[in-house]
Amino acid sequence: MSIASDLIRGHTETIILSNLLQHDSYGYQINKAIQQKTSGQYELKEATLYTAFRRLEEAGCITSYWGDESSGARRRYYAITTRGRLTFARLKAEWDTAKELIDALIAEEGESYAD
Amino acid sequence: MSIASDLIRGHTETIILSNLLQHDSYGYQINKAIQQKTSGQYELKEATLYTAFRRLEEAGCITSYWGDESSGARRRYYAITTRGRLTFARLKAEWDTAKELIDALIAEEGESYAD
DNA sequence: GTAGATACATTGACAGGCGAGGTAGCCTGT
DNA sequence: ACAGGCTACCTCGCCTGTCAATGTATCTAC
Repeated sequence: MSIASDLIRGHTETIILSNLLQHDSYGYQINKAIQQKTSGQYELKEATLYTAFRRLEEAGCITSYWGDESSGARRRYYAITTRGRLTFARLKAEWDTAKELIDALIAEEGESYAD
Repeated sequence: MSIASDLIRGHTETIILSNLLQHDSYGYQINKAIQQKTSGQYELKEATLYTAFRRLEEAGCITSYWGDESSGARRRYYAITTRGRLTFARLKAEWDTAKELIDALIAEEGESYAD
């Protein structure tokens, strides 16, 4: 893996919610989408993915239902709720804040020697 | 606290190393510097700070020595090692990568409907 | 003399990530 | 017929980093 999991920790739920904004989806597909979006640089581990689904459903951010596949493996689809959308907006805003804070905290000083 | 600790998780060591790049420092001062840099929006919890020092020292990224304060509380100073500087560079690069990945993963789609 | 700041340290609990393992149906090649 | 691989889901138990609580000691101010 090219990226440490502690750097992603706390973003798992945001990433999942993000993937459900446009349309319902299911675990396997969401993970494939993540791999595509990152050009294979990142993927969620299955255990991580499914425990996150549990948390999100418990929190009322998503609901789930079984797809009616006539063939192939069964799929549990997830749909984002209104609460989920609000949560996503909040998490995204927190991310923007965190990003700035961290950048400020690990910036190498001495770059502002004007004056 | 205005920012979830899971979002910072994994950055603690990077932040500490960053604070040692210019000059030696000690726990209390580093934490004050963090508060200043983030305008009070963030601070490390003491337990987190000191366990991070242990990890970093064990890993050979920093060394420590007692200051010779003639008055006031004793201070344990930390100095960054060469290995520490290399580690910092690596962590910073990882952060830049992670930042882009996460941005790509939680970006709201549908913004590119040109064509 | 006590309240608050400086400064360091440890313990035990908690939560999220994940390796390892399991279930089950479908498809392809031999 | 069946082995191997893909799709697709799920759970147990460990590991690691964070943190509340608690403790130590010194100095300053009232």
